[in-house]
Amino acid sequence: MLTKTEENYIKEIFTIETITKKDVSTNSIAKKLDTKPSTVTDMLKKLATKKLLSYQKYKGVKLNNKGKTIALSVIRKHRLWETFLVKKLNFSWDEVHEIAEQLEHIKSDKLTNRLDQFLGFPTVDPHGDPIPNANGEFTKTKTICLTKLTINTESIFVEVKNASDKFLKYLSKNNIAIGSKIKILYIEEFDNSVDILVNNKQINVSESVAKNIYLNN
Amino acid sequence: MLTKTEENYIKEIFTIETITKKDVSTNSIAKKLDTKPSTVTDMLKKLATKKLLSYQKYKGVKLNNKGKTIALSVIRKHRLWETFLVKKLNFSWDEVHEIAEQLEHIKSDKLTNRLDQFLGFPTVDPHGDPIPNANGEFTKTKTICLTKLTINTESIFVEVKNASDKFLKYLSKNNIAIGSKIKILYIEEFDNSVDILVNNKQINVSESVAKNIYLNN
DNA sequence: AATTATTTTTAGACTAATCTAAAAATAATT
DNA sequence: AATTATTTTTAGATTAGTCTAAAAATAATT
Repeated sequence: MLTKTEENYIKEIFTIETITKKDVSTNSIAKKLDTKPSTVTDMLKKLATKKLLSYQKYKGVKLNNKGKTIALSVIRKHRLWETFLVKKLNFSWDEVHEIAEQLEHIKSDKLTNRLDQFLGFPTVDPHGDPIPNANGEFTKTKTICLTKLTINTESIFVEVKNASDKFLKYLSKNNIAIGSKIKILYIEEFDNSVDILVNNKQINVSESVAKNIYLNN
Repeated sequence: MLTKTEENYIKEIFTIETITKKDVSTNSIAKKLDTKPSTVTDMLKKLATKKLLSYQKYKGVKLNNKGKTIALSVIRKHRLWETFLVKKLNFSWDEVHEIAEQLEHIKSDKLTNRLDQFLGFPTVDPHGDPIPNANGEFTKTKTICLTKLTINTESIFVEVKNASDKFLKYLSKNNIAIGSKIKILYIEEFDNSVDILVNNKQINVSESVAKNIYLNN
């Protein structure tokens, strides 16, 4: 049985590994978990003896299958609870993370699976992140380009096609982030620019911007 | 901010205090929490310095108002989560305790109060125990033991005194649940066992069972 | 390639929660 | 009241998770 702390390390390593696709460094973990590298080293040794990851001095770590399974289970719980908080208890999607950080460590497979069922087996959480199923698999979510969305529908921004600095800067300047709920209002026939509602504010984005925004389908 | 362990001590002290109405002894706490008296002594000193209870060497402890408030908050969360598990996730009432032991330590007043609302502000949990409201008050309902009920009267089963796994299993095996209408038919003078009518079926329950069944008065 | 900078590990220490074993205080019983 | 039994506390250790400071390894830069 893993402690809460051990689960947090495993989860964080999984997340970093998924993004960087390289062995995970001690420092990167320390930064994310807001702890000291020496503390991380100690924990990595412990997790290695528990056979959840492979660790080589000075070379970083890599989760093995057992480690990945645990990471996915914690992530699954986190995202199911976030969904519960938003869908059933009417929390807004920006205030659920901290609570889900606590709830993700509740140990009961039966609870997790009943919650999943109660929520109707959702495949994405309120931020648009995929929810692994009971076997740790996510169903590849089909995404749709903003330019293809039906007028007046609302969806969650889940993916950027062009992740250039300039584009991401444009998005943050306009308060659009992965996870943002976007409602499409109107497509201007003259220049194919799009009127959207995001954070209760209406803005107009050009066709080249719209082409890079993908939403849940 | 209290740790999970500290909360468990406070909750247990509150429970013992409520039953015995005396200062709570080191040994009684140790037995309930399945730990050693020496460990309890250490914790009592700590909780005393945190001003949650008054502690006198060899004399036992007594919660102060701050301690009681914390105990009631934990109990409130425990009973709300049990209610959620039974009412919304279709758990049976004999399998919710362990999960609620974990959930009761989740820290978010907003979550607790939203959950309360989501459940329709219940006043009793699935075992018939009263749920303190957001201010730590419960609406005390008067109940009467099955052994004290007048022959041939009918009442609703609202509370169990002993919520042990074995007892709850016995009840569900015999189709007796919180909310069941029970009519008392006869008290056997020889062994004080009781003939009751429940779900239109007559059964006989032993004195020790009857003593743990409480009904509306 | 040598030097400098950065990253990672080691060594030693601290807090929370626990234990065992022994000592001290209190309660019960001759 | 003296003795015995029980309860409680103290003293000293242990494990998990953390820290600081110094040493060692690796990476970057002259």
